[in-house]
Amino acid sequence: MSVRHALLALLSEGPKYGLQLRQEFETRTGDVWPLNVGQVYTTLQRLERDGFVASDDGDGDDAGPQKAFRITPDGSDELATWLRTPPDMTSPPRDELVMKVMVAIGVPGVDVRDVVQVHRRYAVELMQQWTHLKEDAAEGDLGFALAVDAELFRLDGLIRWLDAADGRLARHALEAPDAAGQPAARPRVARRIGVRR
Amino acid sequence: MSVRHALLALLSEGPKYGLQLRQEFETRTGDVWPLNVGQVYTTLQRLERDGFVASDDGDGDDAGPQKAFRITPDGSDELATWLRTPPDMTSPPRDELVMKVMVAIGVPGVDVRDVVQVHRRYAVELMQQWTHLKEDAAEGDLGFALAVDAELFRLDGLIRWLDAADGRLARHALEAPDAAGQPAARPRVARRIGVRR
DNA sequence: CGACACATGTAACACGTTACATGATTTG
DNA sequence: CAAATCATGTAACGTGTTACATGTGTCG
Repeated sequence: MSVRHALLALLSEGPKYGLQLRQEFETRTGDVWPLNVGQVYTTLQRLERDGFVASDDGDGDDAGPQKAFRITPDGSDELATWLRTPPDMTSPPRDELVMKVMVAIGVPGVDVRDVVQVHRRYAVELMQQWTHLKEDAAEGDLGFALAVDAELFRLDGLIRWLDAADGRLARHALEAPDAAGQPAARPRVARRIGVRR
Repeated sequence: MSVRHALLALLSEGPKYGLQLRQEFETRTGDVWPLNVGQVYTTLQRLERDGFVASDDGDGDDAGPQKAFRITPDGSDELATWLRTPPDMTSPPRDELVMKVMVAIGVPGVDVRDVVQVHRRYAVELMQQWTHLKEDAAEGDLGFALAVDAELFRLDGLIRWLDAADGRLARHALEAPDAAGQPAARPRVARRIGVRR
């Protein structure tokens, strides 16, 4: 649901064609998020099918081989709604790293805290690299700056979580030296977050 | 690539059948990440096709309608590798919220900083709700504690990014009061991170 | 028996990725 | 002209979601 609306946003500035959309998307995001072309075309097809964009149907006896798309009023509405609607977070995203640590807890022959440390080192290394890239970068590139900031904050949060998890695991190992620590069969009630929208 | 390996991890503790895997996955993650059953079966099929699990082919004249799966040596290797291999982060994940702010910058009739504030309020509200849930929760539930921690750190990072982005946007508006702020056609070189693996 | 939960699947779709095929235009 | 680049697609696959179909076992 992400690229779809990003394309709508780019089209809201005026008609564009396929490759141009890919190119502008990557420029906007500081060339940090590559976007494959195939997806652009299939997404445009679905957007057209849903009435959010319309195409010039190219080759109108003039102009090049480019097929321009423009946003429709329905598309503008959809875009405006998307921009001010927070993503659904009734249940948090399944982060791969978090999941890895959680399921590793039960795997025989694996020390979970080792797993935590391996990933912590990796995250620290990544943060350093992004920081260097950021320092070397041009000043005025807003998209790049925002993208790198996002990654740095994300990695920082990840590292903090890994540290907190390590602490919990240490305490947990003390409280239940073996015992496999079953939490006494809590009633299985799905935990959800509800937010006024 | 997430659920696939999580199922392998659960199977490494012993043979299990479909619904049981779903149930244990949700228990392990504190009932915070629902997992739909259909995916369990299709994923198990692919795992079997790839030689990572083998099935008892159920209905062996005894036992119930349950079809037990067990992990193979290949599956154990795959699992061990996955647990100590950090996810590929050569290009950071396309976060929906980050993307929303970036593309909103060019959309006519939309104040980007409004968009930022809308999402900031939402994130704060979510943090409060998760914090309450955490306080009310049982002590010994490690999976739930880890999952909630992860979400809290993630939201915290998101909020910090939104604040940083708001600052950047404010400064940017001053430097280029209008001007559409093109950063002077930087050479398009894809920015990548390379990490020793 | 009939209703309900348990258990296993399948179908259809959205989205994302990689790879390939096909023209048109530019350029050496 | 030949090769490279631009531009538009399509095919196959993985992953995830929702919804439906089909048995089986238990319990009132």
